Amino acid sequence: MTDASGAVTEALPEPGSKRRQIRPKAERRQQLIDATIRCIAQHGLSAVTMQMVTREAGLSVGIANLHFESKDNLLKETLRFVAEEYHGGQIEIMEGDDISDLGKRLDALLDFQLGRGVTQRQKMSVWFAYYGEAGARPVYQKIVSTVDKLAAQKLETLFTDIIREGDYQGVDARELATGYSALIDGLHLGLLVTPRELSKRRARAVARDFLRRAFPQHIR
Amino acid sequence: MTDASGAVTEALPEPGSKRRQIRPKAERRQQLIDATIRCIAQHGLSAVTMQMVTREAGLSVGIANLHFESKDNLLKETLRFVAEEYHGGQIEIMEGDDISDLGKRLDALLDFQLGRGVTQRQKMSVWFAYYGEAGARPVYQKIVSTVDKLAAQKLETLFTDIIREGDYQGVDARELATGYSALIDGLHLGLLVTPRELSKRRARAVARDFLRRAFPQHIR
DNA sequence: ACCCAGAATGAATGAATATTCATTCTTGAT
DNA sequence: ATCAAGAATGAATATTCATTCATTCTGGGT
Repeated sequence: MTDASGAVTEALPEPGSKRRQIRPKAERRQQLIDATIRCIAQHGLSAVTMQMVTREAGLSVGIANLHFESKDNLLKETLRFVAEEYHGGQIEIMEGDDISDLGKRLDALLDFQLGRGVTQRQKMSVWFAYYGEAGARPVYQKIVSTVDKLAAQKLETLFTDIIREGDYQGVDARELATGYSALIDGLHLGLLVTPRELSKRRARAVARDFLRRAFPQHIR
Repeated sequence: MTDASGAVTEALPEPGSKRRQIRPKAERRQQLIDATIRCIAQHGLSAVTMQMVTREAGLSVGIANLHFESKDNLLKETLRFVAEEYHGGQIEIMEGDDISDLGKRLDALLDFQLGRGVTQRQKMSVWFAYYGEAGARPVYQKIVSTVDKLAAQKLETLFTDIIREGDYQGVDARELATGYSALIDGLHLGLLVTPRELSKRRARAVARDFLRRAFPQHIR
């Protein structure tokens, strides 16, 4: 860790050398969130402990309660981070004007949703771990639904534009957007739970098929 | 509980009357599984305790370890029950020959998947609670993927029949089946996490739309 | 060179929880 | 009536875990 930036470790005699490092709060917070994501992915949300997370982060147990007030809060902030990363990425693609061709923009969106970054097992695990608890925890519901709503609106706008441009008949942007979002969620689920039956490649083909059937002039 | 079948309680003096009831093993198991489902739905998988479950079932703590060997096992069996109930219902519709009209059969399937029984919050919560842990627990993955695989095959067969009957061109049954399953899963997720944005009514419309676009002659 | 704000540590604490098992109770058979 | 098989109980146990806090350490400012 500190080796790359150099000039920190004096001799590092043992791998378990305990040179205490002081870093700004924001950095530690992110470090802990990252460790939490890895722990959830590897052990499942219900098995995550503070000891586990702090060990994974290479820090002491006390620090988690220093930077987050409680375990509950750490988990909440971790969800917020993952949710915002995912939806933020989508929204950036949808409202950025760097891609003027609408078909290309759709493709970029699909790339993001089923591409490397998002479909890492780690991120998907976290995503669904929280969905699983959402039914019982209004806080989680709120975090997810807040970002979700915004992304849904942007998607609907994009679809509306595409429908106008292609002059597609008998298609409702709102309904289609709901369907597409659900499809992507379902494919993520499939990738997580039955990776044997559903490859990433096939997931993309399925999603593309959905879009092609709706917007034949724009997709391939 | 026992009041309906009558002749069990002698006088039931207090609501907390402790008449010890002896019942066959299978019945107690189901009773505990049902209680577990309610607890998961209400408190989330990670908050479920044995005390909670046995209290919900109106039984003592020791009994859970008598009929299931451990908490782990109880949870596993609960998942198996929910998974089999869901997939069993689907398969019954798909392979039963009581509906000869294929369009009608599709409708019946959709009714089951997004109708009263399955989309009870309780069942959905349980469903996704386990999905959330599946990434970290091979046992759960196996249970789900086993029943999943069978249902997927039946669906593909049904789609193949429909494609042949309607002489639809350029449609791949396998890909479409994957997409439809994912769509249904995604809609369930939406119903659970953002019930405000997605009504059951709209979920059904979206799913129906997907089918209509694929099989216009069979659906409406 | 010195200081100190606040970052970091980890042993200690207390609460929660799964599991055990000695004991009690119920029921159907004899 | 009596009995045995086994179903049910719940207090006790041992473990695990979140949280606390007295203490130690670090590095930038003076």
